[in-house]
Amino acid sequence: MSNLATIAHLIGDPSRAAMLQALLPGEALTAGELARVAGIGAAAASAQAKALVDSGLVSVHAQGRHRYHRLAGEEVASALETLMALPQASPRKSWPHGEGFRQARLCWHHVAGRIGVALHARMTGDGWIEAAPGGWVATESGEARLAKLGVDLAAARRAPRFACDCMDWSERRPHLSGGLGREIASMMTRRLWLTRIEPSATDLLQRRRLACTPEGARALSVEFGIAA
Amino acid sequence: MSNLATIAHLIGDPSRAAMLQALLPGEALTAGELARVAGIGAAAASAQAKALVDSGLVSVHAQGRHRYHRLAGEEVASALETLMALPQASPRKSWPHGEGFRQARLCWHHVAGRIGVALHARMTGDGWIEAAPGGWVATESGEARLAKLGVDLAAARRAPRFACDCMDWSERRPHLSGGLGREIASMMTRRLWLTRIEPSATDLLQRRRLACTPEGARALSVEFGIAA
DNA sequence: CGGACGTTTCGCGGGCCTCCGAAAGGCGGC
DNA sequence: GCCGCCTTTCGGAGGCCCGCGAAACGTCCG
Repeated sequence: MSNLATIAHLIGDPSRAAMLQALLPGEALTAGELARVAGIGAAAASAQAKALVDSGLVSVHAQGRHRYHRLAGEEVASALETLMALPQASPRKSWPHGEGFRQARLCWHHVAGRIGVALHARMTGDGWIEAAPGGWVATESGEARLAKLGVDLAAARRAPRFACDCMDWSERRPHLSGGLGREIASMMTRRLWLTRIEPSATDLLQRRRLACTPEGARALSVEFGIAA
Repeated sequence: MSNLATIAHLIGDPSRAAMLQALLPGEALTAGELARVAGIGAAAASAQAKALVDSGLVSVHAQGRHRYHRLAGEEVASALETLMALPQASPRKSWPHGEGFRQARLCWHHVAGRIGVALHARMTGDGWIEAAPGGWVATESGEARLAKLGVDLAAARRAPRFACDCMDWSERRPHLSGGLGREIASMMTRRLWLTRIEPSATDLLQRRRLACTPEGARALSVEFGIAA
């Protein structure tokens, strides 16, 4: 079987797809948590998680009696977002997860949604970053502005990739990914521009949601010219 | 079932995956050709093609007693390439389709593979194109150079998107997509820098292959500084 | 008009694979 | 050391869905 079919078949099962979506923010979940988000028993969840790990989509880290699962890397998160952006089957049923979900959410460790793509557009259009082979590099003025905002550029550079594009599922335009994307998201949550929604037990997808605080809206407007 | 699982399940069937891969170059195939490519009977192929059409991944155009199927759009081709770039299951079995496949091939209507990503790197790095919201625009000098090479910029601008990134499956870096990508590929095949491999009946994937001619290698080196 | 071809619909058989319940293995806490 | 929690393994049942063959529909051609 071709690689394409193998991978897609793995993602195509509802239980495994739910697990993968729950892992999209980039954090690790235990086998039990995966079972709950998929709505299946622990036994079945264990088998499905093993399939995901064997395929290389998910990595696992044993710690005590827990086993923590996370997406194997940024490319996996990116590929999942891309898949979700494909033409929806049947008559366009608005946005199944609500408007807030579309405004801002985590993807791997960076900001996605309207705010994420607006950031990307501003940073490329206003000369914060510029194209380089394999992604983006910060311009001189961009570095200064980022540092002034409290973005840890040294940490961003330690990532496998400094900055590259990740297709945004809901907006169908790229948002910023890579180490820089992660550090920007980290800065924004640290400064309480964006806050995470407390995950409700029922809706696993809300786990990814980010809310924009009033200060955040002000800061995004002042610093980036973005109307949140 | 979530949208993610629905779409992935569709791609995850070996027969449908084979059909989609055969459609990747961007051209249309009849239902019978899809059946042959997938290695199944006409009846089964018809049902599978219908599923792909219903989901919106593939569009169909009836003409006489043939029904021509093609990918619904550039995003679909892009998503498929992205999926194929994911970590392979099991020990990295080199490149299943051969080195030539990795050098140059068609994706939607543009050039992918080593030559495709090298083009992207050169054009972004040497100022042929520059970042803009939602993709790339040609710089003034880039326009002049492209026009001189015989690239139809007016046709490129008529496309829904002028230029944007498409993740390259084999190279794991972006290559150029959109109207500009299509026109560049068109120019290169028209000037016989790249030629299509005659599709053999047995290996459906070879349908996508492009070969670089001696003149092509010279031209790529002179015009873009690419060692093909 | 009749036959050939491409395509689709129908009904059926069969296989893959997904889930569950029970039980066993590891690890931590008391 | 015993018990409880998290996780995995095992065996079995059920269902989804994929492919085939036969037949019907539409189109092209002689």
